[in-house]
Amino acid sequence: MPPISRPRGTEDLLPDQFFAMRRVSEAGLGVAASFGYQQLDTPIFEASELFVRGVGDSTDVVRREMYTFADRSGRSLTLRPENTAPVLRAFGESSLRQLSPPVRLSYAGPMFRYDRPGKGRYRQFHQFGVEAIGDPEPELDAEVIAVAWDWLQELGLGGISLQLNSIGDAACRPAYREALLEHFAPHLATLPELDQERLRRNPLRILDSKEEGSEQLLASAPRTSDYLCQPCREAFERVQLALHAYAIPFELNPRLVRGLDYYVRTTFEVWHEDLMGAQNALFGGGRYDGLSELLGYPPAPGVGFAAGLERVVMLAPPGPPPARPQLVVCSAQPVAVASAIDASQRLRRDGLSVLCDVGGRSLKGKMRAAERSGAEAVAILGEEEVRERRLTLRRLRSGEQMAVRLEQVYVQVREWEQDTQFGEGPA
RNA sequence: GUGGCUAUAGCUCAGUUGGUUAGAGUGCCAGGUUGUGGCCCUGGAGGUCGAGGGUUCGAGUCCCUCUAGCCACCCCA
Repeated sequence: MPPISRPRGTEDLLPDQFFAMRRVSEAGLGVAASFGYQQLDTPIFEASELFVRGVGDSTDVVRREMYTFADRSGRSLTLRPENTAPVLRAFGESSLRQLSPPVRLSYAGPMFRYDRPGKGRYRQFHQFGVEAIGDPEPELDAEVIAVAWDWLQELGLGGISLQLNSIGDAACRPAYREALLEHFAPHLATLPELDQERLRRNPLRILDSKEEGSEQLLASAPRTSDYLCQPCREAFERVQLALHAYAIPFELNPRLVRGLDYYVRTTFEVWHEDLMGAQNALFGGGRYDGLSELLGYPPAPGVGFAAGLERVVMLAPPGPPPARPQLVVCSAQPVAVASAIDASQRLRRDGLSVLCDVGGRSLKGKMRAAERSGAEAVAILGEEEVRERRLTLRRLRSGEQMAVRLEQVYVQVREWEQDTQFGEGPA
């Protein structure tokens, strides 16, 4: 019988990876908190309709990437492919709506998309994101970007560029859409199959086409910036002014469009140079002023972003290693097992992290393991120590060793630890 | 969803035109000190060669199918 392995496109986060992932997401949530964003959590699955209406049924996400299933009562449910629609739904049906806008929210958790897996691309992946809801002010767009930017700075992630665009709103986008169609209409037959399909389904998407046959026409195509209505134009100006105030560099990218239907006005992505070939974004976001109504709730303009944690972890400089036990307690003979366990428990209550090794293997083997555990010290308990009510305490990095009573262990280990942290090295 | 590349020990990889019991480094366990790690020496465990089928006297090696990963496309985080 073949062994059961994990589903395609999923990942087991082994301790080191788990630690790295948690560090990155907690850094994000911490930065968000420093901007006044509060964390919330929404269900992993939602009514399928939430995404069909919120994300848009012409998008790839909804058309072919959703994990949709019927539960036992026949309701159609979907594993969330993104979290903006769920957060807005939660906002709409809760008391959050009563708070003074904007309501600043953050989240981190798993998302699901049935896509072909690859590097930095999973069927279950994790996003960290924020949403600022209830306020149309463009300065908020810049604030959201600043949260993301500061987070990446804190992680020390270089080689990134912020791509910024405005795709207009309900007032001006239809005209732009028409202009685009008109521009391509005479040459429709000569366009690559894929681009014809784009024009039919979602004309704006042709802007990020990489098909060779469309290069020329794209270069001369009308630009979003030339079709923005006055309010959109002014809003976009203010976003840029605010970004300058935050001292965040950006590139205007009139061909930046996004794959989810709910975006209006400001859209942005952050690209990393190592991902450019694949056009893979580290994170993306924008403004979604009409989304709340689409879901059946009162108007609630908003702006937010979502970042792929796996990608950030992959590209960020490695962080510190996971915490190690401070002390390893070893039994040297079977008669000392009970004493070793008892000593370990007492020391844990004192506040030390203690790895207790009372296994049957040799003391030599335990010492080797202790060394590799990264612990500061080892306490050995054998027949002799039990008789004399003492422990043999050995500092691993120096080899110094002493016989101490249990009450002295905590202070001694802490002292060595301080010395390791601050007293060593070229001061 | 389309095309291409890959799959050998826990990890990184050798394996010569198909030819005996499939190797190295590292990691793991043990011995070299009746109770002491790191360096060194020695030994050991660990692989149905991704899975299934086929060709052949004989397949890790050739062919097919499947699965998974990677790359490009698509798309997004």
